[in-house]
Amino acid sequence: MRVLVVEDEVRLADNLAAALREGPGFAVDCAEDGEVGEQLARQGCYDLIILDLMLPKVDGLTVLRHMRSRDNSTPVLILTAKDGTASTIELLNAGADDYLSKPFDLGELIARAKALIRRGKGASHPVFAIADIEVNTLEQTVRRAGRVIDLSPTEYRILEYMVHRPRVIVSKRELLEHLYDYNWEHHSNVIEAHISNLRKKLMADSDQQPVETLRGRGYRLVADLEGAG
Amino acid sequence: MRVLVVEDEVRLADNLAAALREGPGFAVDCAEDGEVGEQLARQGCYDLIILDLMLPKVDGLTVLRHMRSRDNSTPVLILTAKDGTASTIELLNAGADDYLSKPFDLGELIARAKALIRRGKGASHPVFAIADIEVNTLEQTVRRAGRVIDLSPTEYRILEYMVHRPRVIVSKRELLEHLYDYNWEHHSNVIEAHISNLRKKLMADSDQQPVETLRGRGYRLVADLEGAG
DNA sequence: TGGACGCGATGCGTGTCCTCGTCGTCGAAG
DNA sequence: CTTCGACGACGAGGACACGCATCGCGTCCA
Repeated sequence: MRVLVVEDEVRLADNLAAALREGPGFAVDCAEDGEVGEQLARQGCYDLIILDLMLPKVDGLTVLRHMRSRDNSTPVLILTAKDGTASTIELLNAGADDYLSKPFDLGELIARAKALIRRGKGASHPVFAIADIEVNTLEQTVRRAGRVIDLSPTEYRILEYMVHRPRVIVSKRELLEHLYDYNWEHHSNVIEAHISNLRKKLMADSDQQPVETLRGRGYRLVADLEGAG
Repeated sequence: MRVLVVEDEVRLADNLAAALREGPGFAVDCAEDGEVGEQLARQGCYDLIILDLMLPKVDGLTVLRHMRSRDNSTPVLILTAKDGTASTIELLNAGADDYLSKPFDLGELIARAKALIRRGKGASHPVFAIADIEVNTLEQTVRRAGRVIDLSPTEYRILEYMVHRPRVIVSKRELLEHLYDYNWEHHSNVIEAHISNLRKKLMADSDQQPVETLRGRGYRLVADLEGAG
């Protein structure tokens, strides 16, 4: 999952970014003012935007309104100052999905971030099940036919992303965009390699391969596995 | 857990209810005035009541007093307006368990709500047990397989925090956040060091390590230890 | 004044990830 | 149907970052 943090207090932004990378394993980009934030947001490759209200150049509320007027429906979590000049109602009317006033609990933020991403993808439950595969996004565990499967962080992130988009073909490009932040320059077969490893682990004691390749288009999780193989 | 929200600002009540459902996964009922609130509260099926002071028909303080006079000991968290007409002392005397003045931090509310519920569940639940580890938060003692384990304050706090979040990956940052008031810039392996010591003590006369490392993500208490190691 | 505790630094071991190279396979065109 | 080109799979290896154990020092309290 890829997250944009728009926050001018560098210190806070860095901590936040680090926490989001470390815990849930998101790819995080940062913007220090509303202008840059808006530009980045416009790319539409984010699964969540965390937006401070008090920003240089363009304030958060304006950024949010602009986004919504351009039909950008990326979930937005607002960070408000303690003395909250903007009312809750104003925020929600502007199209905010959630808000948190500073100082906030990082764990709380992460929980909400995950919830918003889930909601944004049209899911409400933190446990996803496709065929006999079960992904628990709270525990970050994966089970196949009940057995726990141990995945590396990257493998897990790939699977988690795909599980959010059932029945949809996910291109390598899309995976790259959502798994890595914009500092990423290398172009290679990273995804293929990880998919390969992921497949191996998912096949450990099953006989059906749930990750389907669609040549030139991408990958897809197959929802309907044959009962008897 | 079932929570009653008595609040006449519908918008706020809805947000609150949504947050309580989404985050900690509570079942939430709402009442828009003191009268309905009191009726619902009387059913006694709630683990927590969140009560606004300024209410139509019957004000919050009265509702609270009525409840307590009927020996309803459900934990009550009071929401006070910023200009606070009611004093803290008055609230607590009336039997409030906690209070929060508007506008409040939703995360803060949730944290307090959880704490109240824990406390309300009361005397029976200050003891957490995961696998063969038992943490008594009242006595601040830790037992493993019945044997008391002597931990330093920091070690205890780490374990206590983790025990509150079973099966979930707790990142080092999260631990830092909760053990200290603020994060520091410089790289420090405090947590790693304490975890190391904690592990040693937990392993004193067992052979299973309950603290699991998830590289790059954090630590986790394993709930399922192998019976025979 | 001594001991316990917590913090910071260092060296080592290891898991994870990326890259490269080769082989296999799919698809389109003749 | 055959052939050719491009894409993808997958194994091996190296670089790197991460986590762990340990030690010494400062501090606080008994």
